[in-house]
This record gives sequence, C-alpha cells and structure tokens, in this order.
Amino acid sequence: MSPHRTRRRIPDATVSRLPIYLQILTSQLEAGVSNMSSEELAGLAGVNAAKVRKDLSYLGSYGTRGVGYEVQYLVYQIRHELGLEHDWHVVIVGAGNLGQALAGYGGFADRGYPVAGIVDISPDKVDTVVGGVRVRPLDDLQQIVSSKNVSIGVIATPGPAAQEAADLLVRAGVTSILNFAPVVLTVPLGVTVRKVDLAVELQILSYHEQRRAAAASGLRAVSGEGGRGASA
Amino acid sequence: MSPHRTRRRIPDATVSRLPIYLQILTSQLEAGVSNMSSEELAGLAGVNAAKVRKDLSYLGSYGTRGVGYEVQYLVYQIRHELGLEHDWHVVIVGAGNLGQALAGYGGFADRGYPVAGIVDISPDKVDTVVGGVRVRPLDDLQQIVSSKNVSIGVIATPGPAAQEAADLLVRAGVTSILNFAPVVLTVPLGVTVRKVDLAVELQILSYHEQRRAAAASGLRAVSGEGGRGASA
DNA sequence: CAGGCTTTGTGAAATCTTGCACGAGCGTCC
DNA sequence: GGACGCTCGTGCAAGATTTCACAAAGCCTG
Repeated sequence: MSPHRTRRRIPDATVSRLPIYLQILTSQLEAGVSNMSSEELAGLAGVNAAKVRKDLSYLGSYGTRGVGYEVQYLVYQIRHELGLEHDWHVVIVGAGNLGQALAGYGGFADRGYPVAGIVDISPDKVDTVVGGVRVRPLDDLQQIVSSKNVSIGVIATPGPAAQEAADLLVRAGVTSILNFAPVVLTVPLGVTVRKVDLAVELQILSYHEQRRAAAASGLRAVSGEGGRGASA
Repeated sequence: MSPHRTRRRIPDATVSRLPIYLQILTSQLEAGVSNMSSEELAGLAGVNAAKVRKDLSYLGSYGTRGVGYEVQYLVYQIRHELGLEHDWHVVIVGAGNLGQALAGYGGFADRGYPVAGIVDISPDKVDTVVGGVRVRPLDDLQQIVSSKNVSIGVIATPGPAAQEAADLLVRAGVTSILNFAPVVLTVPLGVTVRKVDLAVELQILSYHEQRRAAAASGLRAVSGEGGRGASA
C-alpha cells in the first residue's frame, strides 16, 4: 500500500544543513560564482564533501559529474524544498528586550520572514513602536494570525509566561513555534517547536572550556578535541 | 595502556541535553521538589526516561534505585560537569541591535555569564551605554579579555564582519565562540564554535510547514509527523 | 572519438544515538 | 528478616547519521 510516498523524506540532519548550504550558495552567487563542486561547498560549510553530496542527493540529481553543481539552480531547488518560495509571516509574543531586538533585527524580513505583528501582555509596552512595528495587546493575537495567515510564532517572553504564550499561539492557529524562553514547551501533536536557548549554548561552551582546562592540567593535550574547528 | 582516561568522555548528544535537565531540576528545586525519578524528569524534558538515565549515568551513579535522584545533588553534579562552579565572563563583539539586546538581556549574567565588555568598531557606538555596560572600541578587546580572563566571545556583528571578529577574538585568547552571524566561521583547531542563526531556525520551521501543507493537499494526514510535540 | 581527468551519486561499512528490557539494589511493610 | 514494589544502571539491538570508496558520467584535449 502506498503508490507513491507523501513525498520523499529528508532526514532531519540534512534539513538542518540545507539552510547553511543555501546561505553559502546565495553569497557565492552574489560573488559571481556560477558553479561549485561538493568539495568547495563542503569546505565553506565546514563539513565532509560526501555529506554534502548525500544531502543534495535527497533533493534529486542536480549535479553534473565532472563539473559540479550550478549554483543558481541549486539555490532554487533548496529554496523550493524549504518552502521559501513565498514569505512566511511571523508573529512575536513578548516585547521585552529580546522581542524588541527581534522585531528590530532587519535580517528577519530580509530573509523572508516579515513580522506580521508583535504582542505583549503589558499595557506599558502596548502601542510603543519597535522596529517599525507597533506593539499590540495580547487580545489582538488571534486577529493578527488570521488576517495575515501567520503560521509561525516566536516566543520571546520570560520563562514563566512561555507555556501560556504557546497555548495562545496554538489556539490562534499557529503550527510552528520558535521558542526563546528557557522552558520546555508542551504542544499538541502536529505543532513543531524549535528552541533557542542562549544559556544552553553558553553552557555547552563552558563544558568544553572546562574540559580543556582539565585536560591541560592533567595529561597531554587531546588531539581531535571537540569543537568544530576548521583549518585555515 | 591508559590506566585512567583523561576523563570519561560524555557524548555530544548528552552534553547538549544536560543544560535542559539542569534548568528543569533547578526550577523543581525552587518549587520545593527534593527528589525526582528519571520518569518525571523525562516527562518534563520531553524525552525518553531511559535516555535520561543513560545521560545521567555518564556523570556517575548518583541515583538511588527504587527512589530516584536527589534533585539538589544532581544539580550540583551537573553544574560541576558543565563547569558552572564559577562564572564565565563573556565579551560581546558588535553593539548593533542584537549586541545591545544581548548585553541588556539580564538572563545572561543571572545564569553565570556576566558581560565583561562589549566592543564595536563604529565610533558612533563607542561610549554609548547598553545594559549597564559601556561600549568600548575594538582596540580594547585584548585588554578586556586579558584583564577579566575571558574565554568566551559572542559575535553579534553583521555577517561580513564576523570572520574578522572571530580572528580578533582568537588572537586575544578566546577559545570558545558563540556566533550569531549568518556565516560559517573558520577558526584554529582547539577553538570551539557554536552557531545560532535565527534564519536557519525559521527555515527549518518553514520546511515543516511546507511539508504539512503538501501532505494536507496530498494524501491523508501523516501520524507521527516531525516536530517535538508532547501530549498534554 | 579515445583516453585521461574530474566529480557526482550511492552502496556498504563505521560510528553515534536511541530505546528496550531486565537484573540489581533500595526502601517498606508485614 | 523476608517478600514486595519501585526505579536505577546498562547490555544489547535497532535506528540514524557519517564517512569511505568506487563505478558511472561528463568534459576536454589531442
């Protein structure tokens, strides 16, 4: 049963690398490069060339043996696969430091994610303007989501408020959430959550630092040590 | 050969989860919970209980069979392992929107990562004060790193300036870098880099959205779809 | 148009990660 | 003090991801 799959399944690990390739390819394209080999792309992305080829092979056979990949075409294909052919409006919940920075961060809209609105629970914040967007009351969330057909929500609230924000977003119809609050969210099946936690990132770094320190004072320096260093 | 290893090696996947456990345990501790089973912790972290136990087993045997883990002690052990027994000063390069938000973001210092300084190349930014820290010229970087013994650098510059910022940080003696710029950095071996790219996160989300849309218009809804949904 | 050089696409092996299943240890209650 | 119930720690199998290695193509040169 199943004449032709819903669509070929791309491994998560690959999906998380496609945006990197896309970014590199785009910048190379702007620099006038029209063709690249997996080796070159791998070098710039800091990964293994075979991995690049395998990743790209999930999209289809878009390379030319003996030559490489046509940058422009690859950019098109990756964008297609990631669903970047149209903009995705996002709504930001929480207009504190982070929410303001995100709204004001130009690179957001530039990359195809215009801010459809930003809401905050505090009356103090409401009606202030950040990044060209007026902060609106929490009650407007539903209306923003519906009218702009928003499917991505960004949570930039303090930790304790995050779950409630998530619930509101889900109820409003959002199906993807980018969570900056330092809590693990519970959402219904069918809603995708990604978490970005600065403290977590820093803690992972300190682990490596700590390890380096221990190694230095202990035995000889370890060779293939962690990190993602790339030779110059 | 090898009487006792440099130190037991903890898998990357586990290291990246330890901060999550730590955060949960800490909040539970504050809530007055003194003991937890792997099952409970797993529930809150949204992962499998066996995984929790295996993860924790890399730290040592700190649980009690039939009872669970003593929260306080576990917090202590994880903090120890992650090297969180003392603060780690960080230096921020780039005082634009993001740099300012990071410096102003209280949760930074609160979590043990006080901002030792923030530098910017632009004279316009220098001497302005953000988050209680005065922006200093790029030339002060070396001095900040040396005097406060900073080992973690945060890059919050625009993309094109990021590699240069990384080079400066490395030269100044920083061995861990948290990179917010949308470029892949090249650093010498022995320097750890972690990248946080908002556009990448959003693109991964749009991939799932796009997929959902395709599935909805195609065959029946898929059951175990992506995401990290947790039942309520 | 054959030979040589390059680079893709992909089986298959190696490695890493996850999840199951169960023995072993601990506390409690007769 | 023995039986019982709970939960940890972990060997092992299953699954995912990475890497190797090489045949299959495509271009170029003579």
